[in-house]
Amino acid sequence: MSDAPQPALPRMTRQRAAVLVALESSEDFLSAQQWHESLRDHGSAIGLATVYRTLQALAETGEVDAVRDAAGEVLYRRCGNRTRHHHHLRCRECGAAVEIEGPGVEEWASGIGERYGYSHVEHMIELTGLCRRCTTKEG
Amino acid sequence: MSDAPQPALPRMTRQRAAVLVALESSEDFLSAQQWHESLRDHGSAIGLATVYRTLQALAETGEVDAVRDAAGEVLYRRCGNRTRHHHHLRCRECGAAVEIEGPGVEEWASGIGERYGYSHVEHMIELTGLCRRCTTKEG
DNA sequence: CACCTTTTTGACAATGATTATCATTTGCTT
DNA sequence: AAGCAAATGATAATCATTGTCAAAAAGGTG
Repeated sequence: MSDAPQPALPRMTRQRAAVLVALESSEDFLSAQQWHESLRDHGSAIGLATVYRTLQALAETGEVDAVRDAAGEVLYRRCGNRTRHHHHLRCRECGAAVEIEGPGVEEWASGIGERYGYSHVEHMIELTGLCRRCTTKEG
Repeated sequence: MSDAPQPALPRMTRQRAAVLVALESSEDFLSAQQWHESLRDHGSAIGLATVYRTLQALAETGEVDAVRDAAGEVLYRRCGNRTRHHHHLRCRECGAAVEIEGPGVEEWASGIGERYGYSHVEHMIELTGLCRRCTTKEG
């Protein structure tokens, strides 16, 4: 019931701040390893484990969205819409993504649950494709 | 465009036959390792790698459906509907699942693609919950 | 500021599902 | 029956992710 902003990370550290900044700098879905590489490339000294932990913590508070790509790796990006449940249309090539809301889809999903006698139904919907830029490049 | 039944596995072996039989014996989504264990328990001598390869091959021909659970592991079960694209409502507890078709959902998904200029759009929709039996047991 | 307690960090080891190797075995075809 | 390509399986390798734990840093407090 609480929709007050999540307590965020208990302590703010140089590393966490760096991750937050990095997240603001890109609209793309990247893996923990890619974020780590990006941070290092930009001069931030930060351990891989810390990147993993920070992204996971942020995912739990809803500050970042986490999805899984076809290979099973988890990808993260800052969440632009913390107030409502939403999904993504993500580019398989470059990770660029847009957030989408599916009013009807939510209802459809929950309706299915009842129809088959399932409780505590959750749904996972992800759309992938090639963004305009990548469509042009690759054909 | 070909919707003739897929060529199946090139060569039928004792191991592949065993996997096929096992798949027919259960409605649940199980991991490759679980299928392997089940096969061993029922007296089939079969290597783990073979189970992995066979399930993957069957998934490519569409004979089995493959989904990923919350932990990222791949689960398989025989496909009951090879003719149409469909999704699943799966029990997080026991793996029991029902196939569902979402006429409107398919259209919704492809429509979103166009709206944002994405090409080659694919969608992945999975519903999970607790089946009637597990709801009763666990509360 | 100096101190104290708790959290965080990071280098490294460990985990675990999946995949690759490759010598041996087996299905099929002639 | 012979030959060959495909399949098998024991095992090693991969690789994203998680666990470990001593050292470092954050945020009160007086």
